[in-house]
Amino acid sequence: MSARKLETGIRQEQIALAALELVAGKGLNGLNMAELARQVGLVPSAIYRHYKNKDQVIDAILDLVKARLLDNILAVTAELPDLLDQLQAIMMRHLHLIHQTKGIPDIFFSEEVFQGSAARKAKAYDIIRDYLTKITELVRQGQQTGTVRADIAPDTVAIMFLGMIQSAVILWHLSEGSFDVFRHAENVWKLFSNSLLPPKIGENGK
Amino acid sequence: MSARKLETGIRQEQIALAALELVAGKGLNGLNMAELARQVGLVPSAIYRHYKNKDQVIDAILDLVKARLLDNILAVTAELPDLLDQLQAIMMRHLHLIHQTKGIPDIFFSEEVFQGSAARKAKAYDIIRDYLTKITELVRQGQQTGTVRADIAPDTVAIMFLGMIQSAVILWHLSEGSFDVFRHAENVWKLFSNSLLPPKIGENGK
DNA sequence: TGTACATCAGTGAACGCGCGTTCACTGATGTAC
DNA sequence: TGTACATCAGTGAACGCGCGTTCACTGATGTAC
Repeated sequence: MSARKLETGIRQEQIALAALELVAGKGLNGLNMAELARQVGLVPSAIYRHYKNKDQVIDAILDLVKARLLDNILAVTAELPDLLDQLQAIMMRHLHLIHQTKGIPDIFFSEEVFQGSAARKAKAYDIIRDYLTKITELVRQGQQTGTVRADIAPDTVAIMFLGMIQSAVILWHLSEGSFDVFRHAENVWKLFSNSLLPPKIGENGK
Repeated sequence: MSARKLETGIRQEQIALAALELVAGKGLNGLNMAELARQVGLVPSAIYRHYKNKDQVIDAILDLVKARLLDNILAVTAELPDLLDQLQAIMMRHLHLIHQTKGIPDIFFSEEVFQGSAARKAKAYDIIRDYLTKITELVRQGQQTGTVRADIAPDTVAIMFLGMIQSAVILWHLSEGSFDVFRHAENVWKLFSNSLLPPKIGENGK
């Protein structure tokens, strides 16, 4: 019983998607070529028609994750004008994305990425930098329009923003879901957004 | 050539310390029993005189990490009275600790922990919760003495605090050290500590 | 003080499993003529 | 419109390596008598 022949572009996407699913909860150690092949309805060796080796499958997953994260930002900025609304919406979308695609933190904090080759780490770092650059740019615009106080470094704000999301995700992940990430998001957003507001007139800056 | 006999308590500590060193940069995948034994001057099978299996070695590393993180907090609170000074000192010590013991993020974001068994994840979660509980308590005290604004949830502040450190560590780790974590710490501290200050008199709370 | 004995850390060879990867093959598909 | 051929996705058996773990053993050490 042979699987239907499909062109390599389609198979590559199927394989990457299946891999991202499989990684959820089990990590990359739990992703083996046999199971991955079964998931797509192929035999293990068939994977090698579409990817040179497991490393390239991992890279493909990273590309997938990158696209999803950045799409979030694009969708939000196209939709909302105000910077604070944008950041809040990005955070919520980001959390929902991870809630629904648990493989994302798993792949990011997998050993092949987090402790992988220099090239692999550089790839992950690039994704984060891309993300941060976009957030930084938004903050800068917010400063120009006066929504955000002008005396803070936009890139620092971006990293803080990412950290706020990351810590929530990590707690949620390690707690097996018992940590209420959305309730926390609400609280932490107040704290964070408040720290961005320009000082009121009459208040002493320092 | 036989290694000198040492009692199991001493060997356990030697092995855990060596394991924490070995894990640095390579992750738990890079930690194998053969290399670990060599590091301590033993033969692979000798490890099993002191630990039942690799899992128990990993648990021992986690215990080591937990102790170091919590010692930081204790040392700081014994030394400084003001809450904001305390938090800043804890952050700096935390960063220095990780700078000098790179294995800490490696073990925390290793697959055996981050995607490990429920028990393993629970253990890691407990360490973080312990840490957060202590920070939360400090913040609460700061609110009582009026150093920190009273209208924010102390546990949210604690998670934000941890997130600030985590994101810096992650960037530093993925960038292979090129991200200037200490310069970032200075900037982000201003932003964070500012958000904790009580509103000035005459300022509108909301 | 000396001897027999129990204890237990250290040894080295071997096992066995998981898993990524290779390779010669098959056969469906679309194209050239 | 029909036939020969090249292409290439899919197959299944086998390989080989890394590595955690077991086991029967040795021999140093401290204690009991």
